[in-house]
Amino acid sequence: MKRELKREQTTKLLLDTTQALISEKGCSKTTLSDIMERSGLSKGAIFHYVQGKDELLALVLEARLEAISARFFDAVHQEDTPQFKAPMQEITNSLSILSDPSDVTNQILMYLLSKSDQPAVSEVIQRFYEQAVSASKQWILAGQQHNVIPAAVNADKTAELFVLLSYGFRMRAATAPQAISFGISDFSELIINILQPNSNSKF
Amino acid sequence: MKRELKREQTTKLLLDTTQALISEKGCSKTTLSDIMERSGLSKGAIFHYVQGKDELLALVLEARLEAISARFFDAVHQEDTPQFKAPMQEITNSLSILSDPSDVTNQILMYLLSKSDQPAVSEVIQRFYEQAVSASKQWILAGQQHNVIPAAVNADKTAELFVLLSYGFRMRAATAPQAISFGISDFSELIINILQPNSNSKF
Amino acid sequence: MKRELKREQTTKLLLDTTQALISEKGCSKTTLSDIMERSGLSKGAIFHYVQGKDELLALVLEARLEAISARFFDAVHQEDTPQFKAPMQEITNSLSILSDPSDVTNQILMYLLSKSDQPAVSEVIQRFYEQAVSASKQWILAGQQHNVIPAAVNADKTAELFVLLSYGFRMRAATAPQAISFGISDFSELIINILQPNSNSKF
Amino acid sequence: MKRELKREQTTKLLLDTTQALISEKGCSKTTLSDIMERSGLSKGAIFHYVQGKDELLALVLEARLEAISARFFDAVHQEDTPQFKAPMQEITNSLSILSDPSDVTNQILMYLLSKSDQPAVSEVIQRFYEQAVSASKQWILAGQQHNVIPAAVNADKTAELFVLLSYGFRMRAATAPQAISFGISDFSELIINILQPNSNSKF
DNA sequence: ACACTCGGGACACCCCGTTTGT
DNA sequence: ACAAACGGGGTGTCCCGAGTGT
Repeated sequence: MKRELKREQTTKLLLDTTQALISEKGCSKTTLSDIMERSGLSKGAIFHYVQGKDELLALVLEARLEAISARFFDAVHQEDTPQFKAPMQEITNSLSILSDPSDVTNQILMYLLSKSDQPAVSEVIQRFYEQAVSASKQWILAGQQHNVIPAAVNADKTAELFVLLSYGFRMRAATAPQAISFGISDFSELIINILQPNSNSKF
Repeated sequence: MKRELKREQTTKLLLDTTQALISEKGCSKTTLSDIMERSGLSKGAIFHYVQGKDELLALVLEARLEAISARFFDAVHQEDTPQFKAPMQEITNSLSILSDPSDVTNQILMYLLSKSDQPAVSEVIQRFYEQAVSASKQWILAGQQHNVIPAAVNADKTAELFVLLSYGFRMRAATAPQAISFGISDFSELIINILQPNSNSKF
Repeated sequence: MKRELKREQTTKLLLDTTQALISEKGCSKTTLSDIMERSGLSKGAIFHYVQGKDELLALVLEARLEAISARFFDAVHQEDTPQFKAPMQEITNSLSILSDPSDVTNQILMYLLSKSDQPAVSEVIQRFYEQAVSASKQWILAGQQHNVIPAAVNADKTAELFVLLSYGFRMRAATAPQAISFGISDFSELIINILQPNSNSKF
Repeated sequence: MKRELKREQTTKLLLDTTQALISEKGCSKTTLSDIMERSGLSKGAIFHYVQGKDELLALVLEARLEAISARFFDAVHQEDTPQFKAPMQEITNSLSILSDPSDVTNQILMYLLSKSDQPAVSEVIQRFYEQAVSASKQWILAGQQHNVIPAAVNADKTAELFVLLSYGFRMRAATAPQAISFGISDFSELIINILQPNSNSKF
């Protein structure tokens, strides 16, 4: 009883501390010593829970993905009279995160990406990708069932297209280019354009 | 004369060695010691030419971008009776590189992305991005001038969309996911679909 | 009853696992984690039975010494019409173990020697040494009682000489030198030469 | 010019510091931090000169062996009217070191022995062994040339026998057993007994 | 100017042992 | 008896600057 509680608490403390530090200093600048100091845990304690820095960041990433997925799932399923606009709004909102360079998810993703030569890391990113695609697909399928999205739309390909584009946004966010012509709103428009072909395309 | 020749040679040796090592071991696994050993240069020599590992990788990246840009530019401009298909074919070919996880450009890009908090690095990636967008735009504009691409197409936005998607492909390549439904051919199709709206969309 | 049985079983499991791992990876490379993993015991369990890694290895060493001593004792005492040759043969056989670098006894002995500054460890090695000397002495005394070894031979000194030489063999085994001129057969000869002075010396 | 001087000085400082610390605290208790602190060198500096702790100790060992060998060689060769007794005296003196558990050579040897599973370490010990054998052999050969040692003595085997026994003494020293019957004087006697067969054997 | 050795310090990871729970 | 949480020290690797030589 007490065991698991303690474990959960410590894990949470660890992840939260890491998350906070990353948002302050970035991934590579955040050292284990920093985490030790702020969390009050010792090196041994940390390594008791995670295998290393990479796994720690991976855990944070997964926790965030889970949270996002949950919110997304809710947005899709919560309404009994489903429409297109409400979840779309939700998506547009969450899209803005994609362009935030200081977003922890983005930072960790970039950090892990640079270490994707290690199989363990590669696997984590892969899971992240697949889960994102899966969520997108679920959403499209739901739309098709409720006839707000045409059945002709290929759910698989479209879902993956969205995720690929979102990856592009995440990467661009890291570089913070000055002049942007294709922004979040354009992304939204593109989505709408593909999923609701009756509207006018700008492309 | 001799001095500059030597300098150029050494720089080339340095870049080539680095490139070779990266394609063998990946970016983070490639250490300065490795580069020292294989190139025969000392640490001091390396630091005389570049400011550090990051700048070294950035130089390799730029050298590669230059080569790619040149090829791309040639493909667009070399024909005096420009058509749509020939350069499109060239593009499709070069797109396949986007999905190659062992491609050095991809690896360096990922590596530098994780260090984009450093301004110098950020700048390099930014240049990379803008150059890619610029090249895409040039190509679209050329197509419009020769009436193979409708004038209604927004060159800026479309060019950036393409680059964003290519970024997505690069990222996905790093994770090597098993099941892919949106591949290179779909990318090509999407491009054609946008630039030549008379064809049928699958989306 | 059941308690002790369990305890014995677990102890045996622990020792066997350790022994197996040492013969595979060597002493210093064998970590407690390895032992935990292979034996299925937790750290707590292990520390419940032994005080630490050193004591664990010491126990393995003692178990092996006991087995060796028993065999030796048997070889000396089992025959009712004792002669010199038969036990000598047995000894020669067992001597070959001294030169086996992968022999677990050898490895543990070397490992513990490096930690002989700790009193507990020192004591174990000391017991090991004294037991070896004692066994040798027993054997010489038995030979003298049966008049196959001259009474003039100083049992104490000779026994210790043998053990010291056997230590030398053990140490040499660890280095695996290419060219050996003084081998096991020379050791045997030396023993015979000393204990049966009528034969010709090569030295 | 200045370069090499500095290098030599630093190396000497490193080796001396290490040696001093070992004689104070033993091998495993002496940490790199200790060496850093007392020598004033940083970790980077130390690792610039040696590959790791093992190599550092190996260097100390070799330096000591060299010193011993030189002294031994001198003792053998310095006299123009060579006799048996003078170098034998020298040997007897140096033998006493074999039984000193706090002798740095002994300690390092034991330490490295426990890590002889690593090839690099094994090689060092091997060199140590062979050099010792070689020195012994040189001495015997010199004795034979001057007719103070019978030509019938097998120089190779005898030399190795001496070294093996000295190894035994070194190992026994680490355990510090209370009752010793075969001591240094017995070792001397054995040597004399073998090399000068006219004297009386106690064995 | 150019080259390089020397040296510095931060970091990640591993590993043993103690303490606290069940 | 067994299991897990936790502490902290040790090693080796790495990137890079500072001083020196050519």
